[in-house]
Amino acid sequence: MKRIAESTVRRLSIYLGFLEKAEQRGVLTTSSDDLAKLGGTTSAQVRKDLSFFGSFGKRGLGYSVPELSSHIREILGLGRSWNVCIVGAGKIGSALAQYAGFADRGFIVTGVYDSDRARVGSRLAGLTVRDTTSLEADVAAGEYEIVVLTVPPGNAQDVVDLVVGAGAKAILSFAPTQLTVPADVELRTVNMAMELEALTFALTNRDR
Amino acid sequence: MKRIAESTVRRLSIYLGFLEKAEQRGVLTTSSDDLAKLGGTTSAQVRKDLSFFGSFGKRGLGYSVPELSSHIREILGLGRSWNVCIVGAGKIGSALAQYAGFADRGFIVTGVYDSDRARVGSRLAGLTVRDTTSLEADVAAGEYEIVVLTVPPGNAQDVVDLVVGAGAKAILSFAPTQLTVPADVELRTVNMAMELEALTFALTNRDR
DNA sequence: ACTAGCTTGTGAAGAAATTCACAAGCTCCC
DNA sequence: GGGAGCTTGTGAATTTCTTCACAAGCTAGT
Repeated sequence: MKRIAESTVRRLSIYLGFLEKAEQRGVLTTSSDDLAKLGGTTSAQVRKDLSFFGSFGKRGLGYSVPELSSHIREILGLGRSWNVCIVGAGKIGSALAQYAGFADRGFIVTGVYDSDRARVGSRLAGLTVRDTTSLEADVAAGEYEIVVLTVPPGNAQDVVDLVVGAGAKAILSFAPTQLTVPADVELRTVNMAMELEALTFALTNRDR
Repeated sequence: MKRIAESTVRRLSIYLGFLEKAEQRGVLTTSSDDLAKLGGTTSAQVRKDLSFFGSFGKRGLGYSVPELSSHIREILGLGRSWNVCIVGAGKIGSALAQYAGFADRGFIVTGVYDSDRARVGSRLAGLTVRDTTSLEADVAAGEYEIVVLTVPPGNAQDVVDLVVGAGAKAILSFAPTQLTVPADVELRTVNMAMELEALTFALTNRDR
């Protein structure tokens, strides 16, 4: 199968968001044009994105909302639930642990870790914060499919190396630092300063 | 001037991160190859990225770390400080308000808003949480250059419309919903579910 | 059963981003 | 002063992504 562009995957997530909203409202049918308008793209792009994975519509009619929704969920790997652990029980880690939006899409936080003795043992979102020293064994035991990192930038690479060594294959980092992982590990980084910088760049270079 | 690709801006942020680290360590000189290796790209890409804005290196020698660093800061609009307000003093909003990483790059949180009476008036990161009813006037008065949104998805578009109406030109949203703004307003959205979905997509479609 | 009116799916064209490859230019050393 | 050894800056080639444009296919109405 052809390599799928990252931008395609991002758009699929966006389409899915609309489909789920439409589903709740009881809408039965939609078109590539609807999805395009809502998602800020073109209908050709929508159809091309979907065409990489199959053909889900009916010509002349459009797409069945529940069908397409279910197909995209399957494509994105949301046909099952995923166990997530959060490493770093600071401000952002705590906020994420309590964030309800994850569960909606099948992401279940089943572990929270911190290396600060003061936090270990405390309760967070129905879980007891564990010591980071037990993280390696828990990852190796296959307790989690995804590791979310909310540790200070100085520790981030160490934690990455630890969990990768234990067999982790997917990491989402909120640490504002560039991390390296082997090629067979998926890493995504959310860097808030970087997002703000994209804004200031645009503001500063607005009219060129 | 030619339109600059978003990917170029993102890479400039990454280069800047390394340059600042190098600066702290007292490194005086670097090369496109160094920057490429650290940032996971190629030296040609680094040079091409920089070439859009000028020519900052010396052939045979490389780049002066402090010089290049300062040039990139200028390009990204970081040569000044920016006033930021946070709308939504929930878990994520509070975490961001207290996040030190912003100040390092010249982003100063000078206002926090919430529409929940219970939160209005409380203290957060040295600021008093204000009522969202005063947000429109404060934005119109030019108090903020950037609005950060950490409100529930249902309210996000309303707040966007409000601040855009008041003249806001740059918005960073953490609400997991697609938002629309006029063409002259910069909007970026950080959607954590979407990041996780990119991971599960990769995990699910790993070996095709 | 046929026509009118949609919307999909997809090769082909076009645009954009990345990589290649090399001349230009700087420094050091003899 | 001139050659050796680097690294930059940048057109050109290549690859990747998006848009175009239209045949294929479905439905409803007559």
